[in-house]
Amino acid sequence: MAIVDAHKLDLNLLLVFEALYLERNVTRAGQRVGLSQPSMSNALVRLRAQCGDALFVRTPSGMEPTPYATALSGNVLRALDLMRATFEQSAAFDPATARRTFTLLMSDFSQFLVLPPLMARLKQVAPRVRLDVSAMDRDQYRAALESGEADLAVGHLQELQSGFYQTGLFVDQHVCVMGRDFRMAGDAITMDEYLAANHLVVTNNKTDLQIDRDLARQGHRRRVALSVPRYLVLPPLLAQTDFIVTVTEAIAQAIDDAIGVRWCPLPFPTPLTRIRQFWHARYHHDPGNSWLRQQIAELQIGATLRKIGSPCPRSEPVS
DNA sequence: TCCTCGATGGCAGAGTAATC
DNA sequence: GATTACTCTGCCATCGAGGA
Repeated sequence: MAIVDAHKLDLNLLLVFEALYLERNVTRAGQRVGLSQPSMSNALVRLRAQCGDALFVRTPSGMEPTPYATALSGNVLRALDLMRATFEQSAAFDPATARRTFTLLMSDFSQFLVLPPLMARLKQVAPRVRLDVSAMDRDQYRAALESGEADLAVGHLQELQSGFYQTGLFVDQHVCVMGRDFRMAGDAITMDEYLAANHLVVTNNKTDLQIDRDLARQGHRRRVALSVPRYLVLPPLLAQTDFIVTVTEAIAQAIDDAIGVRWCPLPFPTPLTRIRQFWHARYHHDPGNSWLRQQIAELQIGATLRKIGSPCPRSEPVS
């Protein structure tokens, strides 16, 4: 048995192998791949020479595979199926039948807002499509999108503002959410009350860092009592403390819905949070990626959020 | 003996590398 | 870029083995 040289292997011969394995007849196998019987026979000769094995031998019941051909058959047939699926996938994307897995990069804030309506939509229109949401650090997003490790990134990702295609999804503004034990004089928090409060900070939210810088420029400094990496822990903490936390309105509304809290505008202006989806140029014309982007763009996310643009926002390459 | 079906020889066309 | 020689592949016609 010869060792098959992959560089010299004619991949068309794998189709010949597959047809012979399935038909057990040279003439019918030829019809299956569009060759005449002599051409099929000739192809079998070449295949035998490359494999160093007869592969199929004539018997009263047809062309039976040798033990070596039987051993090869599983991997060869799987490889051909994989190739067909690969090229069918790149040629078109049918959400109703697609089995593709998309990898998304999202903060837990974006997951909180986007995943519930997105999964409800996928369940209806693309039941076999799977999403993997990566937990990698934000400073790794750029490399993951460039390498193809991830399909899309969603969020307020200023580090991806250049070099990627993007569409805006919605904008949100920051508000102040008060813990149940927090006391203030009026309905809206004053600057003095804000600075005197015990602050709860989500370190994953880079806007918090911006707020600290803005306050410092005005000669102020807030008192951070606790910093946490994720939003998940906010509701139980706010339910039992007098902490206040600065988050977007959508998060405030969600916390209010969960445990019932007060929230109000900040006593100073902050920039709007613009949630966008980002993708690399390599996926710009990919039918599957394009379809997923459209699904996300069409989502109705949160009652308090302002949608950006039309249901199908125009993508913008940014250099 | 006949029929079926894989194998083989000869030929043509297409593709590729080498040469000018 | 054009020409030439070589290689590869497929087709037609035919052969030959094996089964009924």
